[in-house]
Amino acid sequence: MASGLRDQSMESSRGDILDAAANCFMERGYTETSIDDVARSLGATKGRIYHHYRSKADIFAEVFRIGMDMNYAAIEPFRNMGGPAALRWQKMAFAHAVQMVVTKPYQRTVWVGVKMHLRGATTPEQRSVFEELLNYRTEYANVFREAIIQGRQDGDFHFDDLSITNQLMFVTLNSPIFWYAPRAGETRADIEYLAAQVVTAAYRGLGGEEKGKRP
Amino acid sequence: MASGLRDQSMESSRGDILDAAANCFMERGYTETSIDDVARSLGATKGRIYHHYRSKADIFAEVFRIGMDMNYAAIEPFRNMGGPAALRWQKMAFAHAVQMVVTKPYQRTVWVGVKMHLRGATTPEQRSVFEELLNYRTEYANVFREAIIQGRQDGDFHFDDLSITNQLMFVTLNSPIFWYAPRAGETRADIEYLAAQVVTAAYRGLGGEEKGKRP
DNA sequence: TTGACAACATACCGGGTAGTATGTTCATCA
DNA sequence: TGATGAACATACTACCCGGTATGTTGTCAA
Repeated sequence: MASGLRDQSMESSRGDILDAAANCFMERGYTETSIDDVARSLGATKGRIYHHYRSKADIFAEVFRIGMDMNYAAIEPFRNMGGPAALRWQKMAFAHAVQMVVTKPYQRTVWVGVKMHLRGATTPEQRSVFEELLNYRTEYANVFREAIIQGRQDGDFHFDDLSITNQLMFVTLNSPIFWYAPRAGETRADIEYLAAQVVTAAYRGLGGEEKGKRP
Repeated sequence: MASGLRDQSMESSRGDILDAAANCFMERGYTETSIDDVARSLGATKGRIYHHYRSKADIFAEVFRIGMDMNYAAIEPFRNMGGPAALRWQKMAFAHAVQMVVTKPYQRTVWVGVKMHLRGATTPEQRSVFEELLNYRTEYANVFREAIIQGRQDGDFHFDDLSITNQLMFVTLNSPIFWYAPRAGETRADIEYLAAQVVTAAYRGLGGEEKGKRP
């Protein structure tokens, strides 16, 4: 029987591997990242990684799933919030934007995953896992999509084409994963300021009303 | 001495290779694309490609450069336009957005190049070529950046942080390279409608005034 | 007609990498 | 205290892919 301490250290080791992998996937992409790269960034070797995970694709899927788990957790407090949809959207969008900054390596891995075609070498099993993850992500996106639909019905948002606007909104909210770079001595307030800028731009893009609070 | 006809067919063959390569880079990324993939999509073999180009990196650089050339050409009529900067920005942004749709494979390749770290195997020569291309792209971006600075000074745009807003603007204008998918029987008008939506969202994001033309 | 060369195709080589097989160490427990 | 297995490291293999070396075919000029 495994002791609590052993479980703890094993989970910690697995987590360290995922963190390192997420960083590598962010910096170099999937194929450009070798398992040896991940191992080296941990000060370890392949042996450690293949002791905990069966394949590179498995690690990738885990990073993807955890990234999405964190996103769901971040918007959970607001998902079923009462009041106008536009306000609910703002709360969720802000939480999402902060999340993009704070967990950037994981979110970049999610992005890489969305834009990737797992071809040839991958097993059918891995393929179905991957499809499930993409559905997981689509479901998440739909929470926002429904919020802006409702907001438009309420007369708070004004836009023409739904699907285009939806894409533009997400691209804006996700964009910190591409251009955000951590600064020395950065505070939580700095990050929240940044997230607020992103949400404001997206909100404006949706045709949201601004009550005379021009910067 | 080479005849005009031979030149013609050679240039055409080189162009076909670049088109095929751009498509592959778009669909699979740089490393995931093998030279054999490009050759296969041409119904040819490696021999043809290496007869015209010296390396995979060379082809990539060519696609990048041509993509940027087309962008410069698209905004050229408006670059030194008189009148308010905000209007100049709108003209350029629209031309840019149309360009993202019409030359998507090349633009995706540019994006891949911007987000890529050419490491290790590439020669110093290739490295300097690549740096030059990145400068080429930065210069292009600065044309837009200066337009929104001027527009803010004119009181036509209202935003807080310049560098963040600049990033958000570009992400929005570039985004069709990720989500646009050609439709059967699509007309030029369809594409221009799409581009107009994109420009409107970006314009709103900049805090641009809308003169009572809500959709 | 023939020699030369462009425009490819084919065959091959070497380096890098995912995955495996096999040690090695150390804590835990009977 | 000795056996057992988790948690790694080391050594090795098989394969893919960029690049090269070499063959083949058609065209054109003299």
